[in-house]
Amino acid sequence: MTRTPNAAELAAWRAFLAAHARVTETLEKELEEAAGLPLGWYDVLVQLDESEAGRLRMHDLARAVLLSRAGLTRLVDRMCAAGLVAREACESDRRGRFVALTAAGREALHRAAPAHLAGVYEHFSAHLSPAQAESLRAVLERVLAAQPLRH
Amino acid sequence: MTRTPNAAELAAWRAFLAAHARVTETLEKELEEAAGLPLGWYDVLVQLDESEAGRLRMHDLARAVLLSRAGLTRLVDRMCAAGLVAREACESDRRGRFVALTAAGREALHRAAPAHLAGVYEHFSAHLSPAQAESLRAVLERVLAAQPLRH
DNA sequence: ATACTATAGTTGCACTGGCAACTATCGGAG
DNA sequence: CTCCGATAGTTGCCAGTGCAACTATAGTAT
Repeated sequence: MTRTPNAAELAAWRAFLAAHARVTETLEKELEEAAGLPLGWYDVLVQLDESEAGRLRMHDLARAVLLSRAGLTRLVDRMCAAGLVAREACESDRRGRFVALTAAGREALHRAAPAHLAGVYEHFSAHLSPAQAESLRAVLERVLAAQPLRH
Repeated sequence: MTRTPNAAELAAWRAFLAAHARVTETLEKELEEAAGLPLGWYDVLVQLDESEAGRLRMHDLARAVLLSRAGLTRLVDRMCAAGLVAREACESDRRGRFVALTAAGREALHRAAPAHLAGVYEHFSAHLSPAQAESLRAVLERVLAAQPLRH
């Protein structure tokens, strides 16, 4: 028989949900206002910028940005149209496509990043002591690692 | 000049985003499968069940479930159609409407709750020591309290 | 080589959610 | 009492997302 959360655990869970909703909402609006960039676009730019060659396969990118592959296809469509990324053929596997950062994409990221990171600090990190940040990371990575794999 | 997150703080933030996405995704699917109930519906049922009279004004309910009032109108439409809640007139303020739990709604909640709470335990609480749960709650409530008020 | 199964990515469709505009009502100022 | 700004809720419209179905290609067994 599995346990259910006790009062303290349930309160933590609810705070987790509420904090996530509010903080992402705030950051989304700030980023939109400061750089005209939705949070999902920023996330894609970051993932590409951090990758080896500045490009990733759709499948890997979808995993990284927590979006279904269908959703990512549309997101990349929009970002291609905006000139921030470009699709490239994959020679070694002709089913695949790369999504690559363009110069404009890299520039948009570098323009948006300082304000966004300042927002992450102000609305999130500022409320954590160094020990709490480390504890939070450890706990949440444990939670994450325990999730059932998708597909 | 505002700070930006250091490496540990950024890792905590990313773990926060990823853990939220994965855990809610898992719980959503489990609840849907076990009770045919989207997470948003469950949340509405819980809020109403915990309220004084088993009913709330749209405005208050919208705040509680982290949804815009427009979004809530549609959600309540669907739940009314399903018979889980009913709209009631508000005598003291004729602009307002109450949303009230029906018998079917209360029953759906009580049928869904055990499995859902077990899921919250399994996918979230189980990975927290009592001290960590308490620390997490405190930190996240502090983060939450610091958010700019909406409207 | 052939066939069979698995995987990468895209598309049709339906659903959900937000914004802005709208109606109805409230509450205070003159 | 009347007007006027504020508030509650709904609706039109549109953007974003997932699921399932589809096409194309890869990998594997015979």
